[in-house]
Amino acid sequence: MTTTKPDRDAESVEQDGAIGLGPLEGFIGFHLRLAQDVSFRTFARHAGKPRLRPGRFAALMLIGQNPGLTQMDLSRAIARDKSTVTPLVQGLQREGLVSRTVSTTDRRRVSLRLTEAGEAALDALLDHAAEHDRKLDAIVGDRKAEFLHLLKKITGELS
Amino acid sequence: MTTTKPDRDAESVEQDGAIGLGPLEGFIGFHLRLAQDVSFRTFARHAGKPRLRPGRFAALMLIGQNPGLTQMDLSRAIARDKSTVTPLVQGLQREGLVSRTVSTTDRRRVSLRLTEAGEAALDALLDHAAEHDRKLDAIVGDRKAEFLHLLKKITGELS
DNA sequence: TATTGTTATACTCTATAACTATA
DNA sequence: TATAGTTATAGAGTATAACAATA
Repeated sequence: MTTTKPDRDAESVEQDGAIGLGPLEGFIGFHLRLAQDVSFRTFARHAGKPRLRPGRFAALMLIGQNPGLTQMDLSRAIARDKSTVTPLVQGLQREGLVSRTVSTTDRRRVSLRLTEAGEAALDALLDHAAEHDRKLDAIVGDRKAEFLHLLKKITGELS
Repeated sequence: MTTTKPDRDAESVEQDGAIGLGPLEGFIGFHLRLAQDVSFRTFARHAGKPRLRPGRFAALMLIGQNPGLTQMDLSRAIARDKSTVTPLVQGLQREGLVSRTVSTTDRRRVSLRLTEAGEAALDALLDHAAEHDRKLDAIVGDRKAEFLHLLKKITGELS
């Protein structure tokens, strides 16, 4: 049926297939990493079809919620360098999802807005994200409010 | 003093510097991502000195806790392809932290073990991680047990 | 035939530094 | 001088596919 497990190598320690974690077992940071990793992969696997990976999702959402925001605003909001934002938004523009217009009041700045196609793409992504998050909701259950509060507290205080 | 904030562009929506998140505000997955991102960066920034980034940390820990484990065991434990593991462990070996010996009972397999230097490096990293996790403990407070339980539940059920 | 590990290759994400243009 | 954005470049981290050795 499953993987025809060969005889356990005597040199190998894990007899039952369970890998020991050691002190990491009680570390919040470590389990935060594992949970995020699996959550991210689950989301990406299903949202991968519409060619929109989680990184661009946040950008699209932020632009949609804050039309006219500049690349520096976005850079700060997603905690990425401006040189990371440039190819990101240019890619979104190339795909017709975002418009980039030079600000008339400060010609150094580029104002970002969603196009109609961008709105549609965002809606589709939101549907996907909502579906994915329903799974997380089901897992977390009635402790969601507190769980969310702690995650936000970590984000807010660890900077 | 602080950033001499220029006049807000009339084209820009966020008047108070707060960027709206929209529906993402209530998404567990999104906040999981933000919290992990900031936690990871904080850890990496401080642990960056000893040239041991968080990815190698998990590998070192797993090898330390499960001496003799094979590259496939490690691959499964960290949920990465075997082709990702090869350069990872070869790098650790090159730096003298890990020994790689061909199994005598199955000559396809490579058994991984920490060297003395590897043990020392792991100890140093553990100190760093413990220090970092104390910050997280302080933020999470007495709800740590439940928080950890939910993170593990997500990791366990989302696969 | 199936599994372990290696190699070649490529793609994504990210940052630093140097640059242009604007302010 | 300082800021917004671009470009060049480089380094992680990751995966797929083809492969050799072994089972």
